[in-house]
Amino acid sequence: MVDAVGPRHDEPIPDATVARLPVYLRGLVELSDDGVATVSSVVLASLAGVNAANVRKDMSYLHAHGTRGVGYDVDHLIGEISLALGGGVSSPVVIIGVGNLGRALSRYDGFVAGGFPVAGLVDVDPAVVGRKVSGNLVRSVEDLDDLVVETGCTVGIVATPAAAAQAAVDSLVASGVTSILNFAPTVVTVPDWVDLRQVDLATELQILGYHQHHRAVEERSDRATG
Amino acid sequence: MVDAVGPRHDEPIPDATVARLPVYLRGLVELSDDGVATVSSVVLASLAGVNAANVRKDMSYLHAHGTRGVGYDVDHLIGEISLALGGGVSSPVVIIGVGNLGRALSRYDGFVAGGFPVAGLVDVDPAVVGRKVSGNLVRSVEDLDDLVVETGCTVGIVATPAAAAQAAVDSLVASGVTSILNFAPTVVTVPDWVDLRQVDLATELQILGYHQHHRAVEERSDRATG
DNA sequence: GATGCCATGTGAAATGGTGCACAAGCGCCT
DNA sequence: AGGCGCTTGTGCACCATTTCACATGGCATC
Repeated sequence: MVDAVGPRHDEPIPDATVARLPVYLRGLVELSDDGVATVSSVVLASLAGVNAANVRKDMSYLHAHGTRGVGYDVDHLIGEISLALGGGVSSPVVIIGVGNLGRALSRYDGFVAGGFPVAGLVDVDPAVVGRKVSGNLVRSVEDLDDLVVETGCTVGIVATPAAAAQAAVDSLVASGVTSILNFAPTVVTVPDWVDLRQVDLATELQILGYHQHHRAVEERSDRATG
Repeated sequence: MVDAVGPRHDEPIPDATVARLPVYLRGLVELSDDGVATVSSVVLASLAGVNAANVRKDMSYLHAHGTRGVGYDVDHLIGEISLALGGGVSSPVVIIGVGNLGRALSRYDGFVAGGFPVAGLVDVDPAVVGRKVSGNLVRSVEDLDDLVVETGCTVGIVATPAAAAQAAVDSLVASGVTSILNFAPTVVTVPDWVDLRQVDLATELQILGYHQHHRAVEERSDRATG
């Protein structure tokens, strides 16, 4: 009898809430560092850039209850959110593709701070295999299986060119990785037991471009009618 | 009389659609390069990883009509989507913060390919100001105004540490930039006439971590009950 | 101990997006 | 010329998410 409280896991947390949890967590850690003990939903909302009611509903999904008239206990919230986001267990990641982006990501200290230390780097190019990049030896894709097993890492980051991305993903999946973050500007497919997230830098700019263009058109139209 | 068709701009395109347009565009360009002249919504959907009905609805927002029984004209779609995404005008971008990430972004060729050439690099650190990074001279933040005016760039990319991000954003806004892509892991605020998008690398991993954790818990529970 | 203030927790409406299912339309083949 | 098969375009229902509004309840002060 490890846990007498019973099943709390079957209640699903909405994806939209999950996406906000890391943002809450950052704000809360900052508050805790500043010695703040309690926080209201209004304050936390402004820190996270969302609506206060949204914050309260999100916290209720986590069963992280506050105190009426007072607010939420900062450290308690940090604990609850950390627990939800992987149980506070640190998961090493493997980066495949050691180009500009791969190198920058391997040096990105936000990963380590977030509990995702870089377990290893992998590339297909024999010219970079064997070299050291920011303290990590670059290994061949053939060693990927070993690397994943040795380090027990379950998260892979794809930073290859678009043309190589699907092959990289397939290699990661074959090695047992179950979570993949893809930076390559292409759509890749994964088996349904693998979780995939896409980060597309050029696409983000193009979306900004749409809004900018749209604003310009609107303004011109305003000037014409006004 | 440049365009007799008249106003088509006041009909809003849903954000979800706008976010998919760059993905469609990539797939379409690839098809065009392969000499494919027409494409059905089903094929384009599989290329973009979305539902076919969704593709058709998205295209209808763009007033990019296809031919029943045949499909969509690839080159025509490319034109329409490019037009929506900023009128095909190339917008230079300025990158503020020349750390690991800023350097990698300045070399990222996907930006140029997407019509967003790097107009200049800016940093506060006197140690890097004046040096050349991937062919671009790094200039001081004080020169930001001049740089923005000279190059006519309206898009800024923030690649500073979190603590410097709000100041960087404020500088960009003061210089007249109206679209900002923020890579710093912190919430920043902008005036309402500025469009902001957030790309948070550590957060993406944490979201993956949640799903992984959740999967593990579920599995353990399955084993217990089954 | 009662009272007033304040912030939580939540029902319910509004919003935004997705996907099915089918009618309408176009081109090809006979 | 007519029919058939294929694909578009869209009404509608469903689902997820956001937001408002308010009842509920704890804490401090008198």
